[in-house]
Amino acid sequence: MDTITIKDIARALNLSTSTVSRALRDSYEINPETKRLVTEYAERLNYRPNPIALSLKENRSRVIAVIVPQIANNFFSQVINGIEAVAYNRGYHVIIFQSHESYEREMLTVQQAVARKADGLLISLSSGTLDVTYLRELQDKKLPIVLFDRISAQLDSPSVSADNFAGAFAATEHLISSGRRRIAHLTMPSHISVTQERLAGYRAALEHYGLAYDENLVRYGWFGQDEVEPLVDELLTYAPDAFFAAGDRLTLGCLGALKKRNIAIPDDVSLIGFTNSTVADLLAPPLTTVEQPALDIGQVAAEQLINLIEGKQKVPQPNSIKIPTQLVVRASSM
Amino acid sequence: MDTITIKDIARALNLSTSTVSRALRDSYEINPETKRLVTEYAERLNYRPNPIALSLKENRSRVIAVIVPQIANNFFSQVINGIEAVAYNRGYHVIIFQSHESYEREMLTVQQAVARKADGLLISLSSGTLDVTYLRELQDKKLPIVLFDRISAQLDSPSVSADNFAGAFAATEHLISSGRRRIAHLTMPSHISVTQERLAGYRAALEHYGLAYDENLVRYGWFGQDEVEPLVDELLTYAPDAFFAAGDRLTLGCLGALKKRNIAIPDDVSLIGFTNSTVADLLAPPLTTVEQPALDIGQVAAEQLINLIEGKQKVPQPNSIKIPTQLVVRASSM
DNA sequence: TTGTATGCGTTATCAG
DNA sequence: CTGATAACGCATACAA
Repeated sequence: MDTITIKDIARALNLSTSTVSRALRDSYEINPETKRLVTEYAERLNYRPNPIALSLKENRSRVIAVIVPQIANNFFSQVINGIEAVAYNRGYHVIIFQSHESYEREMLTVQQAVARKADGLLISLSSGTLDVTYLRELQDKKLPIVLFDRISAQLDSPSVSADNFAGAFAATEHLISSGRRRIAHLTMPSHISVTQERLAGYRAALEHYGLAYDENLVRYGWFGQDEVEPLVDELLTYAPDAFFAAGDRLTLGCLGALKKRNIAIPDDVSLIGFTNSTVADLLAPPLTTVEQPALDIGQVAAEQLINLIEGKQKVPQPNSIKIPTQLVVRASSM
Repeated sequence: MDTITIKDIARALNLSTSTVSRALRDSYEINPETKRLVTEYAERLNYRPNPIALSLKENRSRVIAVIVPQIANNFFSQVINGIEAVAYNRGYHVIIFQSHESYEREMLTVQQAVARKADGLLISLSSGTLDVTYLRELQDKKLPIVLFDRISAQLDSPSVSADNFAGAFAATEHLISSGRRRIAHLTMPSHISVTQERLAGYRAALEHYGLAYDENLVRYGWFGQDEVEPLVDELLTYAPDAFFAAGDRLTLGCLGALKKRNIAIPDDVSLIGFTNSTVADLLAPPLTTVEQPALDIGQVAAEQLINLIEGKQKVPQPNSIKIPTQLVVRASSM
């Protein structure tokens, strides 16, 4: 892997490396003729500056690191697409890492990103992350960080997420207005921001319509594979007339569990889920869903981060941005 | 972003940078006491060698670049998980890029990866890539490259993919043995290796069972969103009694189109699909699928690449590795 | 307008 | 056993 360097060009053209550098860099005082010579030669040899050397010198890389709990997930992969779209045409490269829902791997990964001089971090916290002091420390060292989706109040950084409260409120309201009274809530680990916001929306809707909040109707799942079925069974003992699942996998898992038990939807119970699954239309029965604005979240988060990096945060920015969700009611699903 | 360097340690301990480097590097002649001093201090300050500087010096990075057409895809995201698992415990970091099915972006991305001194490339070709000479050139410069899934005979490199021929043969055979005779084949762009292999398996099965191959029953889709429905309509004019969809999105798209048209499965037509969707069990009607061994493909590909990188290819390796697929027949789907 | 020298963080080589 | 120096590729302050 021999690469052509500025030095090769200098030698070939009987110039100094600095002159070549200047010619390429379009720097101020340079003989137009020399410049032409150099650029042409560089072009011909397909010269590319070595980003590693540049990073070492300038202590930056024009790279944004994205850390997500997992890639094999409709929501996160769409967020990444949003991030890439923005980063790409603002001149940044995006490097993607997975934390695999582990605090340790998240930290290691972030360290890697920092060591490789990523200009900024875009993070959705792993479910194993209870403590973000390691991020705060990086922040104190002036590393730009923007949280998205799974955010944390412990960290004073810009954050971008769906309006989970409103989405959950709307979903719950929709169930109530179709006559449901005992609405089970199947959600994620309780310490995750998303969980709390959706639970709050659920509770607010219940309260608003004068329904009692019943702890027995709430279950917290993890991110394991077959975690959902037992939870559904537990919930069923409390005779719910509806399920509200606060996550993509939970929604599909719940649907599967109900099917397996021959519980008819929507005749026996209603089901509504937070999801980003493009297959919702193909499911049977059709599911009413709260669609997460994945692409927007990615785009907005990337913009926030790049503004931070480029020091454009003089225009005061809202610290916490909520992107609206959308309730999609599919025929005969209620 | 001030990072602690070897120089800082040297200064604090009144040593030279070389001594510190040796102490940390566990290099040969070094006073045990000095070494202890240095390592302890380094530990305390949480010193991390700067990988950028190392890359510049050593002209390598312990980084593997993975280029996939898209991340938002069950198959590819699972492959990535397989790659990560192997790379991780062989001491490599994985950086993920998307080509977005574009030849230009694929080239740019590869250039980036090379410029950043990735030690090797793991590529699944974009659908826009008809010409791989740019990869061959890199290969000639001794850059280790392994292709996976979407491979190319134009490139003499190790490749890892599913046994698409066998999988397609089995699927077709299964349809035939359940009495189907007019099997439509919905597949991907014709120049993609996967397409050709699956088509060959389909044809071989037809031939083996004495059925004629009918061009009218074959349609090539692209990767656009709503490309499938018109193709299904075209196929329907030829009165097929079964559909064999050679891809994840095609399978779901085909299912959706048939549902929309109130064509009953399996009463009117059978449907069988190549897919990696974990939702297949939730679909209605249940789908028979050819499951792609995504995780295995990733693991094997990563192993191949790392062996190449580390020069262990002295043990002659099979140049083209095929991982078996699995036909999963779900109840009442045929 | 161009060339020389220096430094980014690290390690290898050579000298002490 | 340890220190000084050079080199990786590039940009820039300074000298010419």
